Amino acid sequence: MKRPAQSRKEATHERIVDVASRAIRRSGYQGIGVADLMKEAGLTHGGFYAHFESRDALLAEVADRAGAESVATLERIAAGAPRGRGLEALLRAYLSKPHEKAVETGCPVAALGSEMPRQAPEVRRAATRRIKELIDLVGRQSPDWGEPGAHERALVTVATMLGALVLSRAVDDPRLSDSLREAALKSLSPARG
Amino acid sequence: MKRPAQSRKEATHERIVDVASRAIRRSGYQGIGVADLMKEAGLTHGGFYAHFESRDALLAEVADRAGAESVATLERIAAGAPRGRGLEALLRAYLSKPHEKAVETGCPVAALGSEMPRQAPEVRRAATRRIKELIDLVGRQSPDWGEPGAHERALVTVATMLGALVLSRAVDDPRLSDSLREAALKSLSPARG
DNA sequence: AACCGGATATGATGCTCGTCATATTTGTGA
DNA sequence: TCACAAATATGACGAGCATCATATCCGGTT
Repeated sequence: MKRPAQSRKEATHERIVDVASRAIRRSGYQGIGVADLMKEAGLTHGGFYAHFESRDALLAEVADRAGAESVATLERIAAGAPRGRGLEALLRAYLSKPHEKAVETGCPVAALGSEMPRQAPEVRRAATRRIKELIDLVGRQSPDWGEPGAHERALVTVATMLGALVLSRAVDDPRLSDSLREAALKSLSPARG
Repeated sequence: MKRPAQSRKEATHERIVDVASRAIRRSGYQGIGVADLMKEAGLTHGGFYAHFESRDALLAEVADRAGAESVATLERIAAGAPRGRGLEALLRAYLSKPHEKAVETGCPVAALGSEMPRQAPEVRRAATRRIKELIDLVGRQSPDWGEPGAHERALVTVATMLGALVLSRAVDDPRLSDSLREAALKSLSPARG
């Protein structure tokens, strides 16, 4: 049997990606090195290249993994809400103070968005795919999904969510952070677009 | 006279900050080193600490300078528009394709926003001040500025502008980039909020 | 119980980083 | 024209970086 060997290596591989997906949201794409990443995974730096072709290859996996997890979390939140209130629940979670604080487990676009244009093509490709999934998820929460204008509205909703979260984390004035999140939440909530 | 000496050093100081404010928007806060920065300014790396106490001190000056210039540019654009159409002109510029492409001379919050939470307190302080000026500038373009709700609307407008620009730069699909900018522009334009 | 091969560790390479002490150049007033 | 002081350059420090060649370990098969 080859399985046990493969699954052991696979498990370590997963663990590295998992640890990295948090560490990189916390410290930025360039903010943590291979050695520290491996140490956080309980390994030493040398074995890294048995798992990844390069550092960029890891970053691409991280972008994909973090994006997928973020979309899945929001999907679960929307699906768990009463009928017709999926968007409201999603927004309430995305624009919450806990999400503002939880950079390393939260939306990777908010944590890394302005670093994306500088990343390797493989990283941007993975991130773009997940961003499209997010736009789709938001769009599907509206009853008129598919009708003209609904896609545009989803784009704007995602832009506002993201912008408010990025700003609320950027500024060093907690009062302003709260105002930004709350204003965006109120403005986007389905009472009136 | 001490003036000529002082003004020579001051001029070099300014040149370093100026070069850095572009280079850092292009490469990120951690994406360029002191030596390369000095080389771009036509100097060698050693003299850096005659001008700045530390690298972070430069970053704080950069955040302040870039933010001030960006606000001033938008202010000029709004002031140059026909009466009552300042916001429209401002948005059209901010959400234009040229601005999407011009990372290193454009809005520093869009270029560096998600890196802000990790910066030194002095950097965040400078950035926050400029962000507040931007919110104020946007708010002042509305006739009901000062009335209840106007400030909240300005917050949401800035969040949407920023989010749309960050996203349009992040994704590697030019079609999606265009859609994001155009959808945000349409949604924010004063025909209907 | 001994061994084999996949998984991880050790250690080293050449490079770049921020910082600083010291030398050299440069512009300016006498 | 000379000399002084301010401005900039040289060169070095220790640390950290990505990457890789080699050595060691350990689980599973015979």
